[in-house]
Amino acid sequence: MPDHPVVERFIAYLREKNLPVTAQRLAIAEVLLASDRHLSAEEVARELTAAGRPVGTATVYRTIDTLLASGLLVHHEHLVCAHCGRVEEFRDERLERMTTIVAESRGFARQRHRLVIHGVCRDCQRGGGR
Amino acid sequence: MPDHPVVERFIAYLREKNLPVTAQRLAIAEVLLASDRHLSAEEVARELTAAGRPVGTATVYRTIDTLLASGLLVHHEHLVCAHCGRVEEFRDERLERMTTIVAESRGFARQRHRLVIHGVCRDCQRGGGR
DNA sequence: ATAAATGCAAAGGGTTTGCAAAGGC
DNA sequence: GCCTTTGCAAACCCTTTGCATTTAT
Repeated sequence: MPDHPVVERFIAYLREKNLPVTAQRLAIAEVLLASDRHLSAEEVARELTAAGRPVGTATVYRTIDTLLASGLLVHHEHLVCAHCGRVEEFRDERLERMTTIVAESRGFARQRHRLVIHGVCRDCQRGGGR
Repeated sequence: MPDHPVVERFIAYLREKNLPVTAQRLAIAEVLLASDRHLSAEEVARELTAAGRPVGTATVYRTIDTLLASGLLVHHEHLVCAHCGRVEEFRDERLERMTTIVAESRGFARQRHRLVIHGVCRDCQRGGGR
C-alpha cells in the first residue's frame, strides 16, 4: 500500500499544525482520499478494522473534520434514489458558487453546505431497481 | 383565529382527495402556513398543545407530508449561522431549477432536495453574536 | 360500519460527546 | 511527562414506524 501523495500532504498538514500523526488518521485518510465512491463513516471503520487496522467510528468523524479543515477533502452533493436507495456523489462548481451567492445575498458568509437530492435513478425509472 | 384562506384551500384539498378533515390537520396547517419563520415539528406540537389543541409530533410530520403533497407547503433551503445558531429559511427558484438539471444530468428524476448552508450571519460577522 | 388518522413509545439513521486509557511528541 | 487522540458507549437530533385506540365520513 504505497503512500498516496495526498496522504503525504495530510502528514505535512498535521506536522504544520502540530497535530499528532497517528496510525488511525493516516489509515482513514488513505481510504477516504483513495475512494471515489461514497463511504459512510461506518464503512470506513469496518473496512479498516477488517484490514487489521481497527478504528472507531468516532475517530472517523473526527478525522473527516480534520481532513476538511486541511482542504484535502471536500464535501460532495448527494443523489439518493428513493427506490433502490443507491447513493451517488458528485461535485458541481456551479452549485457551489450559487450557494455562496445565495448565502451572501442574505448577509451570510458561507462556510460549507450540504445538499441531498432525492429522486429516482435511471435503472429504477425503467421498471428495474430493487 | 379566523380561518386563513390557505387553510380553506387545504380543506378543499382534503375533501377532493377524500381524506378526513381532522382538527389536528387544520390546527397544524394553520400554524405552519401562517408562520414565516422556521418551526420544527416539535415546536408545532408544543405550541398547539400549549394552546389547548394537543397534537403529537408524528402527526405533525404526517401532516407536513400531506401539505407538501397538496402543494400548499413548499420546502425551503436553510441557512444556519455557525456562530449564534440562528436558522433562516428561504426559497430560491434558480437553486431549485439547478438541482433538477443536475439530477437529470445524472439520470435521476428529481423529486425533492434538502439544502443546508452553514455560514456566519451578518450580526455575528461584526463582532456580535450570541 | 368502515377505512383512515391519531398518539404513544419504540426503533432508526447518522452524528456528537464524556471520560478513562493509550499514544505521539 | 504533557497534551492530544482514541475508543467505547451513551447521548442526541430528527424522523419514521407499529399498533391499539379514536374519529371522520
